[in-house]
Amino acid sequence: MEAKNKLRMTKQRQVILEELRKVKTHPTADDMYQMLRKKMPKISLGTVYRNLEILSESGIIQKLDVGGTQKRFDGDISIHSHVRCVDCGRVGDIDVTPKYNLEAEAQKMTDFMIFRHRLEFTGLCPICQHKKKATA
Amino acid sequence: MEAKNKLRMTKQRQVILEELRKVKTHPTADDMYQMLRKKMPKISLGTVYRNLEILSESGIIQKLDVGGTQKRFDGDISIHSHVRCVDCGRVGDIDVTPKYNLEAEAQKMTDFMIFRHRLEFTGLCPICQHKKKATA
DNA sequence: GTAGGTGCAAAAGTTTTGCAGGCTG
DNA sequence: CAGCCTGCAAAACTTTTGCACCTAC
Repeated sequence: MEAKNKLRMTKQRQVILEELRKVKTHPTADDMYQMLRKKMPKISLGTVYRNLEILSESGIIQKLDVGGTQKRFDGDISIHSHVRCVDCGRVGDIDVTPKYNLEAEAQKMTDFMIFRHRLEFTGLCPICQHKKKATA
Repeated sequence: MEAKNKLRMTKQRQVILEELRKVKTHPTADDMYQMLRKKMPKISLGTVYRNLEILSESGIIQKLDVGGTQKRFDGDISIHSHVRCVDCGRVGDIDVTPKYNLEAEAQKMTDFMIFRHRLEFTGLCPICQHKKKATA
């Protein structure tokens, strides 16, 4: 009666996972849906949502809460941070990891039991930097 | 033709700001609506949303993207981090600030132009720790 | 007086879910 | 062949918006 890893590998789930691992754009569920329809026209948005949820709950992929109105997903589950472009919402990876134990630090300051941290940056992506310069 | 600080201080806006500054619970827009209705029964949810948006854009309050399905708001705009309870969604404050310049560190790793960072923790709030212990 | 704000309600956008049939293990 | 999964569509939820009236400055 524990979390059962009964993950059945359906065609859909496989394609979703493959596609997510292939891209580095941190797509939203709908982005994924649009991408996937090209190779599997009958896939449904509901299935995409369901699988992204299940896969992230199983720790196979990562669900991101990086601001904006939609959740995003990341096929790379290594420890890394993200930057979000304040203009266009594009999300990039950043390989900074704090050089000391932030959790321990935080634990001293609260009566919550700290599990982990999440570090995110906001900025301007190369493309929007360009646009800004052109407009200025 | 710049951002014009034409903030008119209506009764509603005043009450919203007051109430948000009074609580330390990082309420959602709907939480606020429920709280506010007690002292201003005719206030509308739309007004609450509109004002929280305007106030946070003006930098008077803070909009939080701390996970979960709804945005939360914080009347405290000092630099601080948040913890979110993975069980109940409750959000607490944490006064850790990294001891070196994370933005500079991150800037080396990306072609985004970095503006700022956001550090968030996940954990278990005191109440849910208790519940867990009781159930175990 | 006027521009910005409000309440109300409808609309828009995102995510979840019920159901009947289908496919994996 | 049992039970998980899918497609479809409806529903649920969160947030935004149009409009006519109102009010702070």
